[in-house]
Amino acid sequence: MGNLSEQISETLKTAILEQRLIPGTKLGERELAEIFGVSRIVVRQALIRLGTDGLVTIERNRGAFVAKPSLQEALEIYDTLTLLEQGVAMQLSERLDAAGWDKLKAHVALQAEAIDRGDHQAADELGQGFHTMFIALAGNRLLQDIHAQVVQRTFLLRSLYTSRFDYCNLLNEHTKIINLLERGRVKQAMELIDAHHRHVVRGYVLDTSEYPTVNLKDALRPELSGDNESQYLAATGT
Amino acid sequence: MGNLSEQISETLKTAILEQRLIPGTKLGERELAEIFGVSRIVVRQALIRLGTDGLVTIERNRGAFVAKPSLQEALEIYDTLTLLEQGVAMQLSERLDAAGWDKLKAHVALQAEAIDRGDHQAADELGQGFHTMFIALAGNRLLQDIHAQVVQRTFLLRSLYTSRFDYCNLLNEHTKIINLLERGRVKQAMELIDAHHRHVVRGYVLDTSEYPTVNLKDALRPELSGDNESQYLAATGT
DNA sequence: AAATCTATATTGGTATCCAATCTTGCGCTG
DNA sequence: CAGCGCAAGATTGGATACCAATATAGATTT
Repeated sequence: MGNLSEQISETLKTAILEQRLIPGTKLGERELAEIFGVSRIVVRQALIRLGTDGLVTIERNRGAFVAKPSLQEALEIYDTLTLLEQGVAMQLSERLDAAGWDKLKAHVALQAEAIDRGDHQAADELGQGFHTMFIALAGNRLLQDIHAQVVQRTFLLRSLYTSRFDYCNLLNEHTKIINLLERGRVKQAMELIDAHHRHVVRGYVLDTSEYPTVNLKDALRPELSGDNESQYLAATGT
Repeated sequence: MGNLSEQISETLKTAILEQRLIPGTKLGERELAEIFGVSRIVVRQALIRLGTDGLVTIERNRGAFVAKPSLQEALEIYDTLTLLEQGVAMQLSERLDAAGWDKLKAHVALQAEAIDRGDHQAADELGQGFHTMFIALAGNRLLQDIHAQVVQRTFLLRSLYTSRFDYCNLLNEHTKIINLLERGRVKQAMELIDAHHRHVVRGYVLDTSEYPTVNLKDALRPELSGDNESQYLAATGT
């Protein structure tokens, strides 16, 4: 049985990324401890982990809350994402072999299929996956981890701003980027990457409506039936 | 009295960055708890914080150790640093105003003075500071934080590989980068940034000698006001 | 000398307690 | 009736003591 506090931080992270826990939600130690059937200290350690990841903000003597990036921070997130992917684009245009390009093309093809099937969710995930794969091809683990962290924060924005994507358009841009890079037209590709992210940002419309305070136990139910069921049952028994 | 575990993680971080705690050093919970005069739990929380920062590696049931990056990881660190600074270089060449360029030039001048004085340490710190200021001028807090984290890891490398810098040369390169960017010669500047970091890496010579296991209390003595642990609280918090 | 077994130390975690601080709600005052 | 202040309750931050699991090291055996 591995690191309990890490397991719990992962569980919470998944819940946040899947938007079952929305920004601003209070993450009370005692409440989470009861829900997971562990001691408060393990929960606190998990929250500290999420805090350094930027998914949770911890206020002294007030507790932990799901992070709620400002519009300024949202722009910074996409600006950083652009910078990272532009940099990788430069590297790939010089170094990537045919197999690499094929891998990217195959991924785009998969997403195209999903769109044809009308599978909205799969198309979304594959769209995200494209960027991940793109970075991974650079072969720099540290860079990959950093990129993943920044991507995680974009999920916080999805709850704050209602997204209205045009998947076909985004997919088209992915294809264009590949083609431009493969032919060595780096500058155009980088501009397209920039435009691509701006496109995503424009897809976000500020949602002014107040979010209801979600019930933690309900939000975390999917996780608990999976790997923490004994603790969960014990918690409900009280 | 602020977050005790954060205070301690900062203290440890400083000690690591100043190479009083060298890579591979075991950071025993009980020992640190006694040294700082706190409970084991706060120490563990501090170690978790450093773990997510990459300055400490935690092995299950074995404990925490000052991180010891492999040569591969060392290359990745500098590769990432290059990518970040190249990206910022592109942004600055388009957006930075005269005041910004002046600020950079003034900083380089300061470093030149330090070199003239023969103040090795100040020159070193100012050299690092140049890169930090460079990133800060992009005005992206997230990017700045990410850069800072990567820079921190380079300090681990300094203990592992003996450095043999040529400060004048590095300083010269800083000046050149500024001039190139100000005149809009982005591509040349980016190549110079790449070369600059490779220059630093070449300055590192693998040091095969074994490091002695340092005594934790001795390594942390500068942070503590006296022999007794209880004085840590008096010295730091009010 | 090599391998195995045992003893001890360390980590991961729980339960309980306490101080400090934040929140809430009540009552008092103008 | 509105606004203020203060006390009660809740929550966090931390300490202490204790236990289980695991790793290290030392002792024993072959």
